[in-house]
Amino acid sequence: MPTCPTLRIALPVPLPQTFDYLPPPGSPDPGAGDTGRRVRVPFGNRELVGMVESIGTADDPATLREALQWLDGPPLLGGELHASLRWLARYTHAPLGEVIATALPAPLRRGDPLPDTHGWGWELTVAGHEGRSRLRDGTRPRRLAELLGDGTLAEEVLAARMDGWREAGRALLKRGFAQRVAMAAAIPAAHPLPGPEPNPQQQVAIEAITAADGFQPFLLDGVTGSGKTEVYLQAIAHCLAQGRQALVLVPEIGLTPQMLARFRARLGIAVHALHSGLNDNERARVWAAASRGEARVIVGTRSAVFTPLPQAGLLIVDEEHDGSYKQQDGIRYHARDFALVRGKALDIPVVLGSATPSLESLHNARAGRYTHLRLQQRAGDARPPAVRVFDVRKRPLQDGLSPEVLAGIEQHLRAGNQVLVFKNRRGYAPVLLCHDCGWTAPCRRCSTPLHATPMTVHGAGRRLQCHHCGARAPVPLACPDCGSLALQPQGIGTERLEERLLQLFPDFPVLRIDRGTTARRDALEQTLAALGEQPGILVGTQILAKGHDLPRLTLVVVVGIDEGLFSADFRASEKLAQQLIQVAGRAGRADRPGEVWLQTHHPDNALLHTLVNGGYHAFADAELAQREAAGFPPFAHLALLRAEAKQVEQANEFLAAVKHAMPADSPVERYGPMPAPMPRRAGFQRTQLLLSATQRRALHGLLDALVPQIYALPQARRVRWSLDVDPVDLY
DNA sequence: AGCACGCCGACT
DNA sequence: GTCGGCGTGCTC
Repeated sequence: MPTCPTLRIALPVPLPQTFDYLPPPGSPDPGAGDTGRRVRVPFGNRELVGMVESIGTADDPATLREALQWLDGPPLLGGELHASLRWLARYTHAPLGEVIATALPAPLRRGDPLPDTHGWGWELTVAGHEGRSRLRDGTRPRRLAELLGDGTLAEEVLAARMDGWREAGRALLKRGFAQRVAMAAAIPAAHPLPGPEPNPQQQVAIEAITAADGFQPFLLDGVTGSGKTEVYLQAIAHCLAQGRQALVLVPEIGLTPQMLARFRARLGIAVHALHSGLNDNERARVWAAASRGEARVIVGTRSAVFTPLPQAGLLIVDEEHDGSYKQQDGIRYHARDFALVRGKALDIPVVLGSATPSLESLHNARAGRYTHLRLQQRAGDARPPAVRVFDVRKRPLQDGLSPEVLAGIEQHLRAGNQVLVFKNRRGYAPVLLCHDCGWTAPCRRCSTPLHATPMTVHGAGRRLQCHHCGARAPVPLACPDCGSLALQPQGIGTERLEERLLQLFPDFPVLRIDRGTTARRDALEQTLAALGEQPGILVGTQILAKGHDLPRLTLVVVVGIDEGLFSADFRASEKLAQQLIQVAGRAGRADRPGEVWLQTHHPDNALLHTLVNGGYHAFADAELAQREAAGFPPFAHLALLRAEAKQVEQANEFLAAVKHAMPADSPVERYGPMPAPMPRRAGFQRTQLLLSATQRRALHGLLDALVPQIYALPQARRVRWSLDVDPVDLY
């Protein structure tokens, strides 16, 4: 029986399999060395770029099509990254071809060659060597020609040695005296600046990280201002001294020009940035430079976790608790978690840093899976701000602000200081709240004595629904606890905050800073610079939590914390606590103590009390206990199957069919189908099915069997569906 | 996802 | 008589 070798290829299509092709005509028989090479292949009646996964054999080659052409010489995806991406596809239960497509910069995805990363230099031509003495003395072309007399110089070097070299170069080029030539990228001589002397806790952390031999996860848990960045810098410097590459992940708002400048100055070498401001070609160049080992330090946001690191030495995830590390569409990966997987595969240390670590990471640290490093000393003399809790039950609120708080704002403004009104934006699924006593409707099925699962308002305000189990109930006419009629859905109308503050304080500037205005980073810088040190009000979200120095800020007012305490999203209180700690870190200085005021209908709430009096770690202990009691992550493992269709029935039928396909005796719990917290979007009806298991293996075992069946379901073609393993939001 | 094929409404 | 609606099926 004749067999012939085939290419097993992952293609960027939403199908859960690889595709077999015959090698391109005229190419030698494929071998194991061809995995990771891109090929162009015919697919249906179009052409796609695919990635060779392995070499197979076919008994009946006549049924296969031929690949069109090889796109790479040596494999584009080498060992570790390729293997880690296969792991990611298995873990997210997403098609490998789509995972690879999201990992590659767009030009490489399209089939472009790996871009050149060489630098450019200038040298004299033969005519130039002969003719340079004839150039007029003292002119720039003459000076440039003299500089080049000894040999080729990189453009970076020229820029450092001579003003106006580019114009002079153009003049020499015109006369045929000089030419521009490709040369190895100039690696500027390392002149690292010495850093400040680390304090004892920083020293312990630095020593622990630099002593790591192979894979070791660290949780660098340091209060605001404790100098985590200094620890990163010293660890990176050590990594560079070993001749290895370092990758640093930061949240989008953390990647500021100032931060890059600090890294460059301290490390004394090029620091390659990967962020949303780069175009596709720039991204591809950084990717290529990293894959050739030329880029030694790469700092980037979420997708930078896919950077190839042939000489990896260190991975750092700054602000590891930040929600922006989880991709919320397409391939729903978590960059922090994937960084750990890569660190393990690369056998290098991984540092997760935060002032407010995620409960997952704290849990792992406490279980001994991560080495827990604590930094508790603040730089200088900065004192933590004083925190006050304001009971706003039955108080007349003006767009959410109580008279006492408004008076406080005025007082701080008149004293010449700045005030930040912090609006927690989470939780748009409104929870019903009694303004007189603070009651919220709990789900009878899901609530435990320790943990109340709130129901959310649906059906144009007439119905309540639980987003954990799907239970429904009518909206009560009056509060069951106090009989009041002041029942209102929360979290609505806060948009008018800015308007109201402008009205109430016409003599002071009111600046609103949110996602829209921060998309352009310089706009934020300019806004803050324009305000300067004059008294005024900033209205904003967590954007202001980090990086910006606001010396005149003495009061932070937090509105809407009840949305965090009683949200249908089980992570809301964790996020709230993190935001409060981060934003509180903004208020006050050594010479000008800050205050943080919290408005709430629940002044006696246990979590709030714990956070205010015991700090973040006490809060985390209490919240972890509640998560354990309620069966939520990190004590349970979740997967959320979402569906959307023009008609709800179609989405529900699909999810019901999926549910039906699950074995009845599975230890995995299922909840739903139920409407998503935001049930309608752009004319589509959205519903979801939640899966939960105490053992990760059980969940993944179920998904391994279930996902292929989902693809085969006829109902699946009538809806848009997606699977989110480890969802951060249950919507 | 794309893209073709295929069978039913308002238009040059 | 056609252009075009999106349901269904397939992609090595």
